[in-house]
Amino acid sequence: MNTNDTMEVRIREVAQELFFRQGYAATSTTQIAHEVGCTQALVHYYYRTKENLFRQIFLEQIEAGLNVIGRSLCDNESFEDFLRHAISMYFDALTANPRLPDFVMEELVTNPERREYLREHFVKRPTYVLFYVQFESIVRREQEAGRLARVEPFDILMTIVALTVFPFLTMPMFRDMLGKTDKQVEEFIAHRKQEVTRFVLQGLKP
Amino acid sequence: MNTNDTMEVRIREVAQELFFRQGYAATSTTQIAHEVGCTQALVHYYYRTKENLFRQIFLEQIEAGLNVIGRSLCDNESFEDFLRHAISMYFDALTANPRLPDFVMEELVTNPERREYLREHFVKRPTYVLFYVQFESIVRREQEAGRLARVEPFDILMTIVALTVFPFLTMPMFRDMLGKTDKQVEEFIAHRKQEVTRFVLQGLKP
DNA sequence: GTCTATATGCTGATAGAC
DNA sequence: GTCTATCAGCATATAGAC
Repeated sequence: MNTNDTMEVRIREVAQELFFRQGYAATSTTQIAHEVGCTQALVHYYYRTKENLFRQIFLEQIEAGLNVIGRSLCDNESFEDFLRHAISMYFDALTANPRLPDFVMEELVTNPERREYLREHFVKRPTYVLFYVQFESIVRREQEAGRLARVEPFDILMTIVALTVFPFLTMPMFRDMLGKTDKQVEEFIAHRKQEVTRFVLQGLKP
Repeated sequence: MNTNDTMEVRIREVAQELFFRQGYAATSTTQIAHEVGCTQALVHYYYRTKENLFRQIFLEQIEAGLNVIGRSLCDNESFEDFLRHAISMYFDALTANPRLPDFVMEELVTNPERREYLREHFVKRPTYVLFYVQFESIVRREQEAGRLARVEPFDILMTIVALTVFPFLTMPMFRDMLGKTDKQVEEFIAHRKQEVTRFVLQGLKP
């Protein structure tokens, strides 16, 4: 939230923070304007509607998230190294943007139209279809070679994503309800990264 | 949503369904009344405030969810059987109430006061403190005996919960964005139950 | 580009008739 | 117990001055 930014940018930054924290429905353009230090009319001047402002932020975040997954697939190493590398990348990306999972999940779950929109604009993209096809063929190859348990590729993916995303999803509860400091949360995440890696590798042994 | 129920009950049932689907902020007492087929005044007659109506539903659901976890701990079997049994129970409980994880998480994440409230009224209860102490001692005992990998008890818990809850959290996306039918989702959940069990057991081998 | 002013509608909540 | 009527407040969005 750099004060040197243009109003247009500052509004988007503040809006993102509020949408992340409170969700779409609980955030008003009035509140956004107030935190920016401008009038509510200005928010609508730049983004016309609240939904429109939201959508820009939402898509940008989804894009960034999917890019991380896309970039995690490199074939030029052993499968074990790939897994280590991928899990590490996911943890690092989420550490840099810890609220992303909550934000995306909440808005996707409560709003069917957003799912439909995403289906059209992302899921069908060749990039992501290709990603899965490649991943699948690598898994099959490893299984043929007897280096990997006979598990469905989709299961592997879901297991990794679940274990990676979950600590970030539950971070606020972990902090407030179990009374942890920010530093303790940070340490726990680092610890989890190691443990998830160990667990996945062990769980995928033939 | 039995039509023979009293209005008081029907309002709570409809409210629950709407809170589950849309979240607290996006649901209005007017909408609840409309779906019940009564006036909005009646909703306030029985529950006084929207927050109050919500809280009753919320606490009831949390209580039910925690009870499942509490009941999953029985010491009179092998640890492997306990794990199988617990994971099976969690999957079954969530299958009967698939929206619970989304609902609880979303409302806890976006509302710090609810976390504070839960901390006071649930986390501190002897039942749950005791649960964890017992679980911990069982884990340590198994580790001493060399039957279990040297993993922190909390990690085991988090891994199981993450893997169990995640398919239910992402069910709407799985269905709409990957274009799955309800039947396919159901089959996938059943499949996941097996796979998670296998994975956890394998991952916890010494 | 940023403001003030305002339209219009919906919200949660209450008062009072029946 | 259920309704109608109504309140104040805040929401999104727009028009128009500067």
